[in-house]
Amino acid sequence: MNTSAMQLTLLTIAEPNRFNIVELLKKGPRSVSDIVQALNIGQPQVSRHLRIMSDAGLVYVERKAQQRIYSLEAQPFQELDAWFDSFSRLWEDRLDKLDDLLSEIKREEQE
Amino acid sequence: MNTSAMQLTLLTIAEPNRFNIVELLKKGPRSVSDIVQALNIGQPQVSRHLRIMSDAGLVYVERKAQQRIYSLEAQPFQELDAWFDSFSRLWEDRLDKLDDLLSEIKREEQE
DNA sequence: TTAATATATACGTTGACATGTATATACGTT
DNA sequence: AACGTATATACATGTCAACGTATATATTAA
Repeated sequence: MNTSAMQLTLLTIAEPNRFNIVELLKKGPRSVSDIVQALNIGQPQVSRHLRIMSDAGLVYVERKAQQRIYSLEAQPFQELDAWFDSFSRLWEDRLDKLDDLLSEIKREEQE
Repeated sequence: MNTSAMQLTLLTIAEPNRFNIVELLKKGPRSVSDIVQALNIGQPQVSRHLRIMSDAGLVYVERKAQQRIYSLEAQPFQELDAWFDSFSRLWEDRLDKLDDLLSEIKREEQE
């Protein structure tokens, strides 16, 4: 599990505007001006955020005349998805412990 | 889906030291001095990071004499887990499109 | 070539946050 | 009570990153 790549992804999408860009791009590819319109931030800021996301490997670009169409890269999100899956032990273990506790109580009642 | 809560969680665990604290606490509860030893940062810094994580609802504390034992809260990680699951469409759709493409090619070959 | 549209970059300013040092608080032991 | 250990907080400092404004680059159209 490549934690430093995940940290970069986390750091990148933790910024509120970029988080919103991710939410938007999840619905499908969008041009810069699409994003400017959808979220309420200036064009240079959007370009800058997209640059940062691109550097982090979270998006890729396609040219269409003067427009740049941005899409989400799947891999980094898959990685984080897998990482968060590994947390499931956190709550499953608790349920197991609860089960153990309940069994123990039952046993005590029967004695 | 509570995006503002998720953003807070992301922002909190994106910081490298706190990310490492999460990785450590995933293995089980730890005292402050445990964490100080495991990661290589000063005690006040660890306390401060734990304070921030606590404010964000990511950890809870139990007292044991002078020690404070920190554990991960399950819920915020469950939320992010669910959110990242929603990205699966991202790559599944692509596979679907690939399937479509392959079917089309086959059809063309048969004509 | 000139103009128009779409996007990217440069730069100065500002605010937020992480760090280190010092100190306060909490709890236990003698 | 006095001391030691464990943890939390206060404060000054430095760094980084986001923002706004201005401008550069790219692409198409006239």
